[in-house]
Amino acid sequence: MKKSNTYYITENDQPLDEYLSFGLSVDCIVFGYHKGEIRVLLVERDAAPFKGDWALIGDLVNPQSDLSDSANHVLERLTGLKDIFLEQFFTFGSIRRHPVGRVVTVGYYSLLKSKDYHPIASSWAKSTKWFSINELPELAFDHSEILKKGIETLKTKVRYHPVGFELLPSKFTLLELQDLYEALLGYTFDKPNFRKKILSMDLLIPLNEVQENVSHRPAKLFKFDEQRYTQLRKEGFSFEF
Amino acid sequence: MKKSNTYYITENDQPLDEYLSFGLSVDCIVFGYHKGEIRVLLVERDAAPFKGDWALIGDLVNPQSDLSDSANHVLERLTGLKDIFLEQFFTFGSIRRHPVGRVVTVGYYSLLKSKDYHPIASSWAKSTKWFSINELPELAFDHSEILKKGIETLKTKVRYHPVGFELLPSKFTLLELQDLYEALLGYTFDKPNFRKKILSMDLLIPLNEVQENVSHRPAKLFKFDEQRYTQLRKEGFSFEF
DNA sequence: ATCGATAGGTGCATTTTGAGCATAACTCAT
DNA sequence: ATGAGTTATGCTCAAAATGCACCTATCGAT
Repeated sequence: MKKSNTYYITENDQPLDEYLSFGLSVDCIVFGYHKGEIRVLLVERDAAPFKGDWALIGDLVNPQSDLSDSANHVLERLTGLKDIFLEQFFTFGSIRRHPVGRVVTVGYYSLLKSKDYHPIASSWAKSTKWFSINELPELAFDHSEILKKGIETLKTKVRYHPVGFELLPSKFTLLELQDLYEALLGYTFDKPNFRKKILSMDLLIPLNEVQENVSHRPAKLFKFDEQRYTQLRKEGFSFEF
Repeated sequence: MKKSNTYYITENDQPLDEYLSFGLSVDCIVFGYHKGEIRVLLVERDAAPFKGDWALIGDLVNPQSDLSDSANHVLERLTGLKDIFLEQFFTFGSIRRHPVGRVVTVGYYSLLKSKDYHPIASSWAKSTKWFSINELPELAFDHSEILKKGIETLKTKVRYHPVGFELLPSKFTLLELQDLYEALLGYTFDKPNFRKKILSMDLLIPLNEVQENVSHRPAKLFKFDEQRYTQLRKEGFSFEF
């Protein structure tokens, strides 16, 4: 990457290199839901600093990697979880938030059905564990603050954005979708009406596939119609629950 | 700031300093509203790169400054505007988004009544100008993309946060409010029903004042009840349009 | 005093939405 | 074939939002 010291530094006469001295990291909040409870996947640190403490799934970003790719790479490296949809929610940039230098961190979150995923600790992660968001330990760095902001964001955002769809497995049943929304919003829906409302939004593509290996009538599978959603948004449609 | 090379670099054996080589910048989108039109304040660059092009109000962050403070500093340095509330909305981190090196930028936006503020270009800004969001020039760097995302964010947010009131003068008529919402949301409302809905929210304080110097029946003036809004939010009220 | 223009408001018919309940259809295990 | 367990769908009734017609108020201009 070209570095030109002729670039206009506006505030004072410091050389450009003084300005290119930030560290960048990503921190992923992996939300899981299971039996009506929202949980968070944390990792136990096996390296200094904060060795032995619980932390979010995060690490420094390699200067050769795209920011948006890094979150997925870090998640896979530490837990083995692949192809998880991650959404950026906030960037934390206090001066002294990281002991090693000036490190700015970008927060991401994802949401998944925890029983379908089996994280395996690797790299500097000694172990992983799901914690109920009501019984959280003290976290390394400023991760408690980051997590708090992430939880807030998720709970407000879920009412107005179809995060629920985007974060489910690509093929899902309507009841799975309903369970997710009930877990997130904290109240239940009438099944026929939930179905009616969701389908009338015209955001789901019915697949010619059904559940397999279930000991009852298999449910039809659907997928989220991303294109249709962006289309409808342009026309002024607003998702609401 | 302490820099320790004993810090655990997880991916490979590169020294820590290789990871502390990012630049960080902020870019501010200043939205204004005037006569039924939503506008954005842009600055003309008087320095390389992109000299002569229009750009968002942004600059590199000094490694000794807090991220959240920097946005305000930059806004004041380039335009003279002080004490503007800025809200962070997204962080852009593509590898090649900045010609000078790996610079990650954090996007902020603010809302203000454009006729009440008088920006004055300084530092590397040659001039400032309000642009209608429907007639935007091509911008420097990836600022067009940033602005697009910011406009999207504003348009989404306006549905469930009373941000609109910040764009209006502190005393406004109901029709001015309606015009603003129509501009932001892109469709029209029925006048009687708009009034009914907004007044039933109980968020406006009617003033004992009316419009002046109009050649027709003067409209009553209202102001937004900030206290009442924070009160209602605590009770679980959610603003919706 | 009257008119044009725009603000402020009432009332009602119509449409849309949501809650609750009932029931049909389908699949597997026995 | 039957019944348990689910999925899938239909219906009613009430409440809320919408669309529209129409009436009145207050200003400046003539």
